[in-house]
Amino acid sequence: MARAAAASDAFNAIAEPQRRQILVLLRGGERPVTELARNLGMTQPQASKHLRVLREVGLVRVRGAGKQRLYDLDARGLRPVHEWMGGFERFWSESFDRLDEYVQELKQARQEESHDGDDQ
Amino acid sequence: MARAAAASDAFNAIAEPQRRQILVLLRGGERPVTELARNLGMTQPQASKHLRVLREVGLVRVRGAGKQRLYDLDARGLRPVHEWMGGFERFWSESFDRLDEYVQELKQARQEESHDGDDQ
DNA sequence: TTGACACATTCCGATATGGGCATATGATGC
DNA sequence: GCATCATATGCCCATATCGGAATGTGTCAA
Repeated sequence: MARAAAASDAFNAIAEPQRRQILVLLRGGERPVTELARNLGMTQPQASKHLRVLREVGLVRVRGAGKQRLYDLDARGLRPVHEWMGGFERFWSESFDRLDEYVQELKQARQEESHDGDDQ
Repeated sequence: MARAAAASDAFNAIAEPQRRQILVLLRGGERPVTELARNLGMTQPQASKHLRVLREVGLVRVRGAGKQRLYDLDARGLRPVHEWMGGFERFWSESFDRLDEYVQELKQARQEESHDGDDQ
């Protein structure tokens, strides 16, 4: 099998760049399929397929509006991801502190180089 | 192709449940491959493969320690995910408010039912 | 050097995915 | 009913992925 099962959870759903883009677009309100497809430069069937996945994992909802079907963001579907990420919050500051340290080290190293060596 | 390219970014890397578990374990500090494999009930080659993916997207770092190789979490790799998720923050409260409303409606509906109908 | 241990890589098979294209389904208006 | 527009599905192909088993590589000890 490729990937545990189907794109059966939010994590898999947002692993696809185009699906992420769809979700971003939907932050601006509900949109019909064709508009999404056009905005993202994909074909209509592709948009439909991605939307199907997003629907199955509960990230979007649909509403019929005449001939059109308006897709709407359902951010609750992102909760699992949000929560999982939450477990790493405490590492953000640490990591960035370490990154800062690194930058400092770099600066210092540069200075020392310019003392004996010169640039490279 | 299945999925844009390889599991070439953090989103893809964390789409795999086992890889997520590895990351969670690594929150407790660096660990050798075998221990990870044992803790997660997977074979050593599998652990190695997942760790390779995690390394390639910058989610873990390795350090040789004698015969062992200690893997360490690098939470900075989660930044793209964190930032992308951030774009949806404002929907959390909204969604949950809406969920609360829904719960309220349910309660009310139940009460009204118990007036004319009875339970159900 | 040889052996033991920890880990990485490779090859295989099964399966799922995304893209492209054709086509089916659905709703609307005439 | 019929034509049309909007969307959903089905099919095929190329490719990537995961799992399993075998094997390669690296390190340490004697």
